[in-house]
Amino acid sequence: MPEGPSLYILRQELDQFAGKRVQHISGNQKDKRIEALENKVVKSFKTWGKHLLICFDKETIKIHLLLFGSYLINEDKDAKVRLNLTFNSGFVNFYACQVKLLEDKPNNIYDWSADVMNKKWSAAKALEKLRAHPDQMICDLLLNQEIFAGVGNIIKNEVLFRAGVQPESKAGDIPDAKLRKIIKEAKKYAFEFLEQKQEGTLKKNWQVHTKKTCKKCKNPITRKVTGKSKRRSFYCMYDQELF
DNA sequence: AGTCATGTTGACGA
DNA sequence: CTCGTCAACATGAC
Repeated sequence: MPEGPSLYILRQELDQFAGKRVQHISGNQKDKRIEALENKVVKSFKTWGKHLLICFDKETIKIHLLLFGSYLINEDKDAKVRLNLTFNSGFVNFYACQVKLLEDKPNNIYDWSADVMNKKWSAAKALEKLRAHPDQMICDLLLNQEIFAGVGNIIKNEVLFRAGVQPESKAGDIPDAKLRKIIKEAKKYAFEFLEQKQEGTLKKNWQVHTKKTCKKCKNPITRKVTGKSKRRSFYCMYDQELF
């Protein structure tokens, strides 16, 4: 489920309930302040990276699907519902996710320019942030949500393949043109991911993630747990340069 | 059937 | 106190 584009789809699906009053709230989440939002109107649904924001007039519920989270709209399944919102016109169930009430307005919490899926995404700011961490590996920086909110492990691997950069390269050693390429591809591939997920062709289109053979040179793909983030990286040792 | 993974937080120890 | 490490969470796909 949970990379930025999947949240983008979730928000699109929920937009049918924007402006609608929540008739009933249930689920096994514990915060009574969330139950107290019953009978209030959802003003809008937003996302920031992998966060889903359910915005009321004053309060905002944040949902993070983490690794195993899921949701169903107008449908039930045999699993514990963490949070259910029921409207006159339908309902949504969230499972195995993190649910929190934000302590402040989203605008005071989130830097929209860090979200690769957001209209306010700023490539220039991303470049500044990368330059501020010259000693860190690019595989870790791509997963840093303050820099690339919404980018997850799949996007990380696909972006580095497209940019031709080995995941363990230190940001400070990567030429400027390559850094710009990585930033450009992060946004570009996130939207390709979105389209392919909607078409049901996402996995089919992976160039390197979980692949055994390089699409370009036919040599074996290297699989290695990399960086502080200790996530698996897939890369081609011939087509991705180590800086 | 068992293994693994699109993620993050918080506890613990050095 | 800060840093690094790692368990915990909990489910579907192969």
